Amino acid sequence: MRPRRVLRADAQRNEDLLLKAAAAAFASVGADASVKDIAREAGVGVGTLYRRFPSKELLIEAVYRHEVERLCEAAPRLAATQPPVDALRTWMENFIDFMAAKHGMADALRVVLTDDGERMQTRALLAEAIDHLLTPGEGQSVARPGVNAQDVLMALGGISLMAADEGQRDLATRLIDLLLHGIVGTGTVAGA
Amino acid sequence: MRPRRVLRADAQRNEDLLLKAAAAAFASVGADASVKDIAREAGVGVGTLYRRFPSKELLIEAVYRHEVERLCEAAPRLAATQPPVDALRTWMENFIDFMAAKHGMADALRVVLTDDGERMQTRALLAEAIDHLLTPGEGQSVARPGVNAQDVLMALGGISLMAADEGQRDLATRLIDLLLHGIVGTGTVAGA
DNA sequence: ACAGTAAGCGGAACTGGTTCCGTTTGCAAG
DNA sequence: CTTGCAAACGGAACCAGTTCCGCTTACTGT
Repeated sequence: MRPRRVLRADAQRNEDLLLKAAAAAFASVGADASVKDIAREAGVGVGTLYRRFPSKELLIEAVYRHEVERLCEAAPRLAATQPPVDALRTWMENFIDFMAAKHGMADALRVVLTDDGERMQTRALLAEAIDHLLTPGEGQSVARPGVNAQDVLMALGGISLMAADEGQRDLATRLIDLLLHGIVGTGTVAGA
Repeated sequence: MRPRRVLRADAQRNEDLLLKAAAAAFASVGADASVKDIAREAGVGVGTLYRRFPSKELLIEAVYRHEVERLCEAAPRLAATQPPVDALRTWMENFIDFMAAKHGMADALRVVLTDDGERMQTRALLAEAIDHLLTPGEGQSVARPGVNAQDVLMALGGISLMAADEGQRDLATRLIDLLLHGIVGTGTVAGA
């Protein structure tokens, strides 16, 4: 446990303003919204924005962290409701749909998954969710030996980079199917 | 067949100069080499560069097209030399190594694979190479039914976006293995 | 040779992300 | 309340890619 960061009052207020402004901007304009506009809308200089969020991708990540968390929380529920492989497929499809809905989110994800810095919480969260789906029961695993959640997450990240855009839902579905077969290995996948 | 483009003499000369300058720049500085420097080195304005190569990614693609072609030509040879699955794995690993060697090449590939424009030749070439590896014999296929070369290419593109950087060779290997299992489906993959 | 013209050219200007640094300010210790 | 100072701020400056447009030039038909 290293010392939890304590923000100065004004800093905290500005962070909130920035997140609100960014959320609004992304919702209306999409991820093309310029960093300068967001800062202006929040009544803050760009420098302030960058002190808090070292890159645009990390700002995007912060804005959508809640929704990603919700997505992750849904994993155990799915695992309890559906047969293991179906649960996994459903979750991955939800994930891709989410990435597709938020433009530019895929690039943010790449940073989060690639970066070795502080932002590993989100990555860990996602990996944990996937792990739940891979091993629904005690010691039971849907996955072939040697397949771990981190790698599946990376593969999913790759898919969202290639296929999380408007007219590519069907491609995404096929790539997820491919990945799914790669995970389980046996013939027990059952078509979509 | 629409009229083959015929470049004016000076335009052709400039294109050659640009490709040479770009190749030199990428080789020495990496893909971070600035477009302006390349143009200056070629003795040409940026406007000229952009008339020929509508984006930096497409310039990168053009510079490395030869090498990609060579990579694709190697596919039938591999298919003849090794057992089908090994050939496929080897080729994919060569591909990823290539992408990792040329910094910024992965992003260029994303454009090539995603774009619906003129630059489909390279994509078609790659898909064809993969197709050779997927179906080495007459009517015989390494792949499960429903798995096509285009999709495999996309998946490979995703992998290179996530794992074609310096210290990720092992991740790349694991992701390729995952993909490979997804392609063949049965247990006949045999570890790396 | 000459003129007309589409193709091509150059580089200033624009855009958007990121960095830098002189100034301001919240806060804690005296 | 004052003072000290690290934390935080703002926005000008910077740097890359990309666009725009007035000027130039290689080709074609006469």
